[in-house]
Amino acid sequence: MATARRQAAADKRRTILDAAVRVFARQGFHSCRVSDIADEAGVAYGLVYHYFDSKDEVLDTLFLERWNIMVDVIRTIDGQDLPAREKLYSIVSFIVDSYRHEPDVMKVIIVEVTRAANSFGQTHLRAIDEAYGLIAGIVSRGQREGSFNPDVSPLFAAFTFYGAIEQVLTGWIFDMLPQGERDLEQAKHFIIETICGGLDRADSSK
Amino acid sequence: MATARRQAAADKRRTILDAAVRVFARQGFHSCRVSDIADEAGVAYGLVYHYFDSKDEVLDTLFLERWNIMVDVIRTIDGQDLPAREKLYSIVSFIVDSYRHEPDVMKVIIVEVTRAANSFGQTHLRAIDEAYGLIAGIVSRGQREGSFNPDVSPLFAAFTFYGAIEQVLTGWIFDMLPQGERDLEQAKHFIIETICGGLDRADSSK
DNA sequence: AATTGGATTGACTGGTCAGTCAATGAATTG
DNA sequence: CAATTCATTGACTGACCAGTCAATCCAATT
Repeated sequence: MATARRQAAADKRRTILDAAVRVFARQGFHSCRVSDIADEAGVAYGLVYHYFDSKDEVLDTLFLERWNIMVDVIRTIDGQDLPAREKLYSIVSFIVDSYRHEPDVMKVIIVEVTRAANSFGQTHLRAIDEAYGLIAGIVSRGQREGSFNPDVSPLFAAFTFYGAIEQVLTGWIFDMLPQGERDLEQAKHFIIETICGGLDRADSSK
Repeated sequence: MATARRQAAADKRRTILDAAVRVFARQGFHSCRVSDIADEAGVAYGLVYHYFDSKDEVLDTLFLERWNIMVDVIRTIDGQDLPAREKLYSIVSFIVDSYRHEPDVMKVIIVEVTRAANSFGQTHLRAIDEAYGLIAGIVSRGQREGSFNPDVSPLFAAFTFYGAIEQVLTGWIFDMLPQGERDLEQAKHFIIETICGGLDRADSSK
């Protein structure tokens, strides 16, 4: 079999995807040309169309690749025998670490897909909804176990929780929030402390 | 003076802006043509350019018009003598009601500007940041008064809070969350209960 | 009723870019 | 060492659309 060639081909595809991440992160999906991706990848224009049917498909691929990883992680966390609060912490932690290690990928996913629910989000609404469903499930189970407030709708809580995370990432992406090593680590706790512990600290509590 | 004419002119400008809201909400800013706006407004193509320098300026105008109102409202709420938690409730309430009364406007602002921090958001980062600053101030004061947990960074809390709101609106905009009258009203409480009260309801608390 | 100046019209232009395609290159096979 | 297959190239095209502009309209003014 043409193993060596197959390998080389797979590498090129990867090269193009990686270049696309950088270009999308730098210029945004809409205001970059396909030729920018090709140039960044050091590859001829036409080759992008050899591996992908369209510019959109490049972004779709990048998104799904990543989103599926995240959904799997959430599923795994959900399967563990942990208090609901710790499950949520693990999720925040995973997402923040993803940003730490690959900020460009996260930027593209959030800015160009997740938050662009108009264009691409629409296509991926089902995938996005899946993640919300899983988180809602965690909240719901936390309520049944008695560790979470049963008066809050689990689905709304899931939106609140994920929205909080996404907004903090957005704050980092656009340099509105400090993002030193320490800030990233603390942010995990701030988010969980806010969502789970709550901001209130009036007399009655601990 | 040419009062009647001035008035007519102002009306036309308004007509165009209102039409633009509908078109942007329906098709999205990027995938609509200027002619779509003109058609929707029942006006000739060129007239759009009589009142606005560019397609971008139409969106900028819509955004600023609305965002400034919101910032003013937040400022007013902040000026009142209320517990921090109630200030936050008033803010959620105002935003949810804005969505209730003018969903298209909110959709455009959130989807096309606020969450599109790449393109338009960039232009309006300062305006957006202002709102975060005000909310952070409310949290900060709540901490100094002892009603809020002092261990959470006010700015991060502001992002968490606003992110939660925006995500819930996004959920409504894309039909991922139920949006009956009752749901809108409850959502205000869910958000505040989550952010201020916290999800935790383990033994120790009330 | 002539004049003025802003409102209004819509055909047209110029630039941009996604996607096509025919040609070329290079590894594999028989 | 053909023949085959698929990777790779980049010039080209066709569609699209923001923004321009010369012409027309019309209320107000003189």
